[in-house]
Amino acid sequence: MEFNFRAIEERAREIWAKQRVFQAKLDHARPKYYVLDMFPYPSGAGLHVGHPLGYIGSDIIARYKRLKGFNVLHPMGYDSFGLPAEQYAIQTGQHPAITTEKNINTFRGQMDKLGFSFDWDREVRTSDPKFYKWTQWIFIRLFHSWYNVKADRAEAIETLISHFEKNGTEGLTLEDTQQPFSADQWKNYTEKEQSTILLHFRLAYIADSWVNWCPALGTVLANDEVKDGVSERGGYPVERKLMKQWSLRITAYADRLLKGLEEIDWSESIKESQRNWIGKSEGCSVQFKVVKEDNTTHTIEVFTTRPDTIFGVSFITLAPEHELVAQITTADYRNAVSDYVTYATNRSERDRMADVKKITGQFTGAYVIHPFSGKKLPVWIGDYVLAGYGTGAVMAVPGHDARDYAFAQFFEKELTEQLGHHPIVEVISGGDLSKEAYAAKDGICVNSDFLNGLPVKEAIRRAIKEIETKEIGAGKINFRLRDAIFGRQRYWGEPIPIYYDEEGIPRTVDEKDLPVLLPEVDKYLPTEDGEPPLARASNWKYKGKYEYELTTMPGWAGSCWYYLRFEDPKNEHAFASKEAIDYWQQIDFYLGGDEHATGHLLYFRFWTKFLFDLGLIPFEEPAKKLLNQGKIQGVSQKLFVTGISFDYRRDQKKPPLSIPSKFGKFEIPNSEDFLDPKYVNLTRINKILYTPNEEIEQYFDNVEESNSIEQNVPIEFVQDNVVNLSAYLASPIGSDLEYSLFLTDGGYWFRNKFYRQNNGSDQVITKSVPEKMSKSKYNVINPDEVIGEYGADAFRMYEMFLGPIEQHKPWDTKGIDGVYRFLKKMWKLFYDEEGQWLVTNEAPSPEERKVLYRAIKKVAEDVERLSFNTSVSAFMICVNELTQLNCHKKEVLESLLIILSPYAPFVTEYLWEQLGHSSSIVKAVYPEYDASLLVENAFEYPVAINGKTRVKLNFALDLTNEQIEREVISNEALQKYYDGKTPKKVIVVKGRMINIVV
RNA sequence: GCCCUGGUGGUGGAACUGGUAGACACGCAGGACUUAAAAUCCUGUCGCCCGCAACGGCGGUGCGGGUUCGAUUCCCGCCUGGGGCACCA
Repeated sequence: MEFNFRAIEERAREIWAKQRVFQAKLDHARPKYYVLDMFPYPSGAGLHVGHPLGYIGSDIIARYKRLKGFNVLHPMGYDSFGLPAEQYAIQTGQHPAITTEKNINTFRGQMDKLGFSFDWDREVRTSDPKFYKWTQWIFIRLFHSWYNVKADRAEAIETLISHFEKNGTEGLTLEDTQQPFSADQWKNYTEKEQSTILLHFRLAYIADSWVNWCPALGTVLANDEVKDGVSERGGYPVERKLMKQWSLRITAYADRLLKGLEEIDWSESIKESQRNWIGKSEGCSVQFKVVKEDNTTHTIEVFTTRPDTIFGVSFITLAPEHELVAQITTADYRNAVSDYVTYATNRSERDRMADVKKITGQFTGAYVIHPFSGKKLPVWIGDYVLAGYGTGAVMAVPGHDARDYAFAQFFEKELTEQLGHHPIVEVISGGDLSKEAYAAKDGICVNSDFLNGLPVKEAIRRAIKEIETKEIGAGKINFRLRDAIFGRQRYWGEPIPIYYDEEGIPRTVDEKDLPVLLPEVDKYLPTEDGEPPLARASNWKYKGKYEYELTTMPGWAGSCWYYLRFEDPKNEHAFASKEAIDYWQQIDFYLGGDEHATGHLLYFRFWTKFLFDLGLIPFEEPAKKLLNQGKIQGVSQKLFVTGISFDYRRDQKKPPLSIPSKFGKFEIPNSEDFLDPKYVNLTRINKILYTPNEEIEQYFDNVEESNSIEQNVPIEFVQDNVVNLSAYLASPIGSDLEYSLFLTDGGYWFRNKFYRQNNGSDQVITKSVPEKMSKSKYNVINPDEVIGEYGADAFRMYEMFLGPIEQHKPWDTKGIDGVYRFLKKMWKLFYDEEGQWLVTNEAPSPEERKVLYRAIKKVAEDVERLSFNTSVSAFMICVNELTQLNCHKKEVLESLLIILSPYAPFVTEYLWEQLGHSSSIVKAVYPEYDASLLVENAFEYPVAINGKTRVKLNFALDLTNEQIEREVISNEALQKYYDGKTPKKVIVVKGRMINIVV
């Protein structure tokens, strides 16, 4: 038979289905191994070639571990709640559940083609009520829990209530915003008051949070949906607004999330990102008293990591949202301050951040007293200070903090006037303050009273001590991690299992009433008065009378715990049985993209720790080992577009555009004589697109008001960077460009006709740019086509062969022929050209064994260190050598099939059956090898003189270094390199190389 | 601005702990087979120089230094591509 991958794949699939080889069952006799991929969001575009990269990697691991005797759990599911389905529903009115179902079917079909060894009996979908029942159940547990700081774990809220009843807040760690009370006070509070207090402790709670509110869309927007203060879609104004939002108290776990990183085998870069995100900083709080003419007293509390620079403080900056702003602003500044606050609060955080160079601020008219020097310091507001971090106030030390430095320089004049001296003061020696702030934590204190002469570290300790003695602050640890907002004004998500009683107290739905099903609505939009879509549900009341919470959970809710559900996916009495959890435990190997570094990967660690605290699972970290696979990028084909023609239509007085180029002068049409009026009506030109040509580009960049942007041409209309213009213009996407000009070196195209200008080319050339593969960039490559042409085995091997799995790389099919040829070559070890079976039962020669053993060893080592690309090379070398040796021996080929089967499961399964096995190759055992056969007894040493390799000499490996040294020194061939001198030293590294120093 | 990554032939990449730089492929060139094409097989392929040839010389892993008998690998300082971000006091 000839190599026919279609028939092969079909047969292999039959075997797998019949023998149910991928089904995972509890088996205490075998060690377990849990391999998991981050499950996909089933988008409408289907799988592209970038998706499978990680899935192939995890599949190789799963199949390899099975061969090594592990009981492997390798499930797959869908993160099926999410925004795109909802957007689509809003546009078309179709229920998101329907589109989601459709998309899942597409995904499933594509994944099956690739031969993944998933146990599909365990599939989960986060949008399935049977699944989200338990997401809601865990939410309820979060609501009924608080974080006991002393015990350093979450506990049932009842333990807190009984503490309140006995001791009030005595002995508890309170946040700044919480007022202490006694046991008696607690007992006298109304139920409503008690419930409000408890919300300050619950791990799921409702509180005011700053959000980007878009009144026109009636919804809250994410940072990246806001551009320049308006919504990205529609361009409606967006304002910062305090809104009641459900949140999760992840900050309670900040320290444990940080410490837990030490015990997990994740890449350093991911751990580093999480550390930065959690952002533990040690410092202290300091209070500054506000001076005011009237008798009001206000204190501004700041948090600083650099109390050693306290004598360098020259002003205080408050966040625009800071609650004291209104109270301390003096009459003279009231208008200016309120204008500034309006301006600043309406910029999104993303805008504030993107725009670091733009310095803005406003003086409040108020002053504070420096607690040590007694000097008056002005109080400013500035949007470089964020309300949500620390206390929302900074003691500005321009000499030793870069942002304060920039601010002080910008407002130098006013600050100098207010202070009576220049705002930049040196208090740590070591830098040059005329150029930049000296922010290093290194140096000696100067101009600092009692800190003078102390090095930074000691000064920090001393300053905190003094601050505590004066009772104006205390040493404090701060985290930048913020609580996670958990409510969304959306439809397509898990309903939050909360209702409000007659008094408006939030209560959890009884567990027996779970799941709270997502109700039907007439439209998926917010209501006219800005309520979330769930408000549209008619007669949707708990127990027929109570109002439900109307927001839904965010897209990432289900992913916080889904890995546990895979262990026991059909359980109706618990999220998973104790037996299943005790056996499968946490994930041994987790694969996914590094874009989840600080979102999903942090939240799912948080939920795991919480479930551990409740005693529901016996481990604290969800995934022992993590691999971030890189993304396969698409290659976009870009033309540049300028809107200049629009200016021309409005302003005919501009001079003709002409670009000097190496092809002569290049004229851009703006007059009737350039454009043949018979064909071209100037006012109909809608776009000018041009080839990436430095001269043209530069020209447009220099033209005022012109904006040069990139336009992606769908890859199917481009070959070797040349656009097939007529096909492009005839397509639906290109039809918009009918009245566009396409500039080339030699002239321009208009309505598919070329008008020559110069001697250059008439080809429209694109620039190839690798970027994210996405439907909207017209650069998507669907795996189906590639699989259709080369088969799934070749596809799998090629994706692995492309390079290290964790690296990002552009997709390019150029090399796929290599692995395809390899598969055919391997096939030829089994069948000759005429399709005759070649395999014999002869015993292999030592040489043939050696070739095989080398491959067995190399491939196993490579899988263990996740170097899949190099094991593909090892297979190629092995097959090349066996071909050379003309080896068709069953013993060798059988082992070869086993080690190759994780990579190319179809063809190996097929040939395995042909070898006479009735049980699937998946059930085979990874072959052993005889290490003694691989031991060489001699080695050809490269001999270097002064580090430069000159000759190669063969020595037995059992010679001592001294023996080799003697041989080398007396060697004739080397004499000419000594240049008359005698060798000083000979370095012999056994089995590696020899170096002679002359 | 900050954080994380990467930079090796025409291309993807290899070199795992400081020890022969360029494995394995793609592409290209030449050849064999064929009426021809496809497929397959063989040879060559980092650059420059000398030469009949060499198992000859020189240079070479983004750039400049350093450590070392020896550096793609370690250290310092730059340049540059990609990705991310919540200006984190």
